[in-house]
Amino acid sequence: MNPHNPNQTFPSAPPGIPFPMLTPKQEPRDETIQEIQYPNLENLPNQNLNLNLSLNLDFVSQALEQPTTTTAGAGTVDAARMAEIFRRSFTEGLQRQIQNNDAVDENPNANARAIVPVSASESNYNNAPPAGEVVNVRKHKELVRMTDVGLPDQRQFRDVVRRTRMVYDSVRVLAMAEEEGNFNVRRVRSDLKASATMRSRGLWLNRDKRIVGAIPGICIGDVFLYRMELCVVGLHGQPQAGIDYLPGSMSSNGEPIATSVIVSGGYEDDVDEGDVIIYSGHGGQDKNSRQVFHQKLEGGNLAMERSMHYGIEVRVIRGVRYEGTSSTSGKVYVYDGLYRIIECWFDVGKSGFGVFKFKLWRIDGQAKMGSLILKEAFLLRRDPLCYKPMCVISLDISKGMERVGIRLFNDIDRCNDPMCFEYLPRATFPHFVFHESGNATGCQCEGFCGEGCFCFIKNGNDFPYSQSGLLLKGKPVIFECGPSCSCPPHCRNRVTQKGLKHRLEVFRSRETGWGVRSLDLIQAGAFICEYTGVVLTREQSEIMTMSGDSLIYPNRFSNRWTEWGNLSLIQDGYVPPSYPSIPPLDFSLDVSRMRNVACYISHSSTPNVMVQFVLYDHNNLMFPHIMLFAMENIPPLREFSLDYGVADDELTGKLVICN
DNA sequence: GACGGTTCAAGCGT
DNA sequence: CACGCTTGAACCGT
Repeated sequence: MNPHNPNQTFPSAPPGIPFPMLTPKQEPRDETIQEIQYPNLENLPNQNLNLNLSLNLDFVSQALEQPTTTTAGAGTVDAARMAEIFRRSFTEGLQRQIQNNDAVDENPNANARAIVPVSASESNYNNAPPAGEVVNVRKHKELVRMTDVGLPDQRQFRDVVRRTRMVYDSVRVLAMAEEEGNFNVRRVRSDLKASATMRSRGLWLNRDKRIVGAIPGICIGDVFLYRMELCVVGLHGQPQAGIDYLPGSMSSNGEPIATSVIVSGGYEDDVDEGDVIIYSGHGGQDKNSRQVFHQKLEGGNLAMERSMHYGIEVRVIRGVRYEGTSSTSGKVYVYDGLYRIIECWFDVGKSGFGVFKFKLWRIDGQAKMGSLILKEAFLLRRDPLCYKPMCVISLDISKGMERVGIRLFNDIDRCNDPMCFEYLPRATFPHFVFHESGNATGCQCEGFCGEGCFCFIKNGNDFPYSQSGLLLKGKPVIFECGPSCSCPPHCRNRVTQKGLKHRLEVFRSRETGWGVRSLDLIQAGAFICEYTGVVLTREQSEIMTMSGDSLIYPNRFSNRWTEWGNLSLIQDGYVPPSYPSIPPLDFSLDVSRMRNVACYISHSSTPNVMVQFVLYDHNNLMFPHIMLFAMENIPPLREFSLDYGVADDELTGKLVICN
């Protein structure tokens, strides 16, 4: 539990699993039929621009010494010509700037002029416009680098980013839910719809300034399910293109500057070794992503070269295949931190066409790469004992009581406390709860629950979950279909009662004592687990408190559900639906003897997990189940955190409960 | 089901 | 302002 870490906690994911070496396929070239089309070199400008371009011609010739040269056939490549192509591409880019009357500055310190450092207080990052106002729809041109972001600001930024992503997800999931009835119509792209809605409301982040370097509030390892989401938070501004940059026409010295790149393996000549990337420039491809032309040093390619020249770092986002993402095409985007471009050359790609290549080095001293953590989690899912098997105390502390096993992992000390408790997969309520709640009334639906369903009406004429089981809107309490309903077990209104879906792990951490994380990526809005224990009435609680046992008070959890699915920023005059008020909860959970995985979750005031009360097996509003949902996409192996609603100085007491 | 092709996208730079 | 470009995503057919 670390209340001073705004970014939740970065659990120490197991180190030492080597990053897979993704070497390019070494296919033998057929040198005799290689045909290379050259751009027309006749119109090369003859005047010597004499710009001292700091062209490193060494790597040009190095590239040319590769076995791309052939000795036979019509397409003989010679080094001089390739160098000429390179030089030509380069001068074209510069000439364009000269025509624009932009000064070409050769002082590498121009970096200092091109980029204005901005401190957190100067940024108007926090000023969300009032609902309905359309503002700042286009990107701004000023290039800045965020500096001196203090801890309170970081926490603030993190919160703004989290809320923004929550709105994005809410709108997206609701858009998807609206479309569910239409089978004949082509489905609306919910990812695009959500971003468009937010853009028209001025809810995209970081559009007043173009940020080079880290984006405040976004941590290395954060996972995004859609390209558009990257645009919404300002991490990468291009919906499709891989290089985002400030165009020369807008920069202060007339030169384009790259800000971020997405590495997703779309170019055959890319090489990704984790800390070192050989990134291909863009262009030269046909509609089927085949390389059919030479690339030119313009647009993003030129921006990359200029960024290298000035030593300006770029953000790297990796597109990674991820099995099991329900709604997406099986790809997620992970922010992997800042890289420096250290080399740039013009090479002949596998296709035989000229390709710009950029060598990127990851800057030292950053948090562990998100894509590496994804890889490790993948290996752990495949073989739970593949890393430090001696530290795996148990493969399932629930001893088969949950649908999936819960690992217990400790590579810090010899403590194995979680083994000493009886595992309780569901909260146990006093018997009177079931009797005093009147007749448990269920719905009469057959096959599936639809509009007329009684449970649907009880939830305020809403289904609480999307078709894929994501929480749509936080409510004081949610009514799931239960044992007295006639609908089948696979009914969409039965989510939490089915129990755990993700492979969780209780792990030992130096910062938080025990913590909980998942081996799976958990989507925002997904159910995680119940917070169980033995339910005690107030009278029983008072007695137990005197005997010094560990009690959890459900009414203390902060009401984060109010934020989830709240569309007040999107819909003009949006009023949160008026829910039937529920009486203040007056019970406690005794976790001193029987507990489940939930009580090892750490506290944070910027949590990634929230509480939603749910009823299904009885109708007593005073005693709902305490269900935990993901408030954001939680990457694998990142520690869960929950706002216990305690002041920081009470934390020591909270730690006692969890340890 | 895994693919590859097709279609419809959206923002941005020019 | 319209157009062209782009390492998307859903859908359809094989």
